[in-house]
Amino acid sequence: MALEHAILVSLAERSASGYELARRFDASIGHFWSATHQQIYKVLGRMEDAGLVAVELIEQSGRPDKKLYAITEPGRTELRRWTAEPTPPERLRSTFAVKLRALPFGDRDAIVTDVRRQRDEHRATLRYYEESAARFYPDASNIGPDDLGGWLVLRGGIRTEEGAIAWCDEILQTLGER
Amino acid sequence: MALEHAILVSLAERSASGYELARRFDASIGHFWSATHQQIYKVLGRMEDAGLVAVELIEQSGRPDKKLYAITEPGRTELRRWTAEPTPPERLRSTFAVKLRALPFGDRDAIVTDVRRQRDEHRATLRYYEESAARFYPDASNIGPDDLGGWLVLRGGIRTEEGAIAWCDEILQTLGER
DNA sequence: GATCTCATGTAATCAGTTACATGATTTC
DNA sequence: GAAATCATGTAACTGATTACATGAGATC
Repeated sequence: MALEHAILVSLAERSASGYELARRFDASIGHFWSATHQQIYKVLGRMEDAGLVAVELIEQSGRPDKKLYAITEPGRTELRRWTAEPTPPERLRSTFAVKLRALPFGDRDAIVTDVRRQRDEHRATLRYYEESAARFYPDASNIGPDDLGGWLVLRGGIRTEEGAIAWCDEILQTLGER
Repeated sequence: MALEHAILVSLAERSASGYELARRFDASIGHFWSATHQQIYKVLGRMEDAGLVAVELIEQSGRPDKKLYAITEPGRTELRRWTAEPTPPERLRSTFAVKLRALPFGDRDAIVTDVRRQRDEHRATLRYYEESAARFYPDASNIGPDDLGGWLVLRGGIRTEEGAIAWCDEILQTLGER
């Protein structure tokens, strides 16, 4: 289960409450591993029982107490152990590809419109990634060792979006539309 | 739920038993939408109740009777309706990206080994796609209308694998390994 | 004799989504 | 006055995986 490990990575980068984690999963980390707050709370509870994370209760007035989660030594050990495991083959699920394959049985005009919309979204995501890269890693030729992971993931995101846009262009060209 | 629609597409292409569908989901269709036989049998039952598919029972000796499923008129209508819906944004889940991000907290050598293994797998998949393209679509400049969907999906698969390989190369280069 | 293919499923469990719930504080 | 932010969760449900079960015929 990679959600646990995604949480461990995020907490290793910086301790956080469940709420803050949920917001991270709406943004940076969420671009390659999404999760809702309900799920995060559930898993955090399980991880606390397992001793992978520790909680510090921070009392607040006017709102529920905040639970600040931090990775523990066993958590770091588990994270390290997990990174040494070979990554199992990812089985991707692409609704878009299913729909494309349905082309001979579907509504061609609607699909073309959808491909254009899809391309627009990929363009927006690409722009966002490029801005993130410029903001967080201004000197791309000299990335510090602690930033290497984040940088390489961002590079992967940029490549993925560029590839998706090029694919959409090819589809539109093949279907004779611009 | 796209599994239902993936099954509808597959049955629109050619009627099949649950077993045959399961094998298709191990191969061609499964490259972009995976499913096990247990899941397929379950969903097929539900789809039959909903009238999207019809069953013809074929008696056999020495093995269980075969149930040959075919798409029905309501099934075709539903498939057509679904293709006209805008595709919801796909939230990807990449264990590999999580692991990369864990680089500063993990076992660097093991991760490098894993990236190389990952690259090998993508190379093998790419080779497989290219062979499929050569076998099923020998004249790439002239694809028939019924083959357009399958061809474009295959093109997407090839692009995805090429992109993944290039990303792996970049990672290895950045980490100073070949 | 062992393993693979054909052919169907059930049961238990785990992961993930959607809906519901509360309530103060800050911003528009 | 409405909506967003902070902060926690529970409950019901759906989707997907893993394990178990059966049994004949074909191939190694």
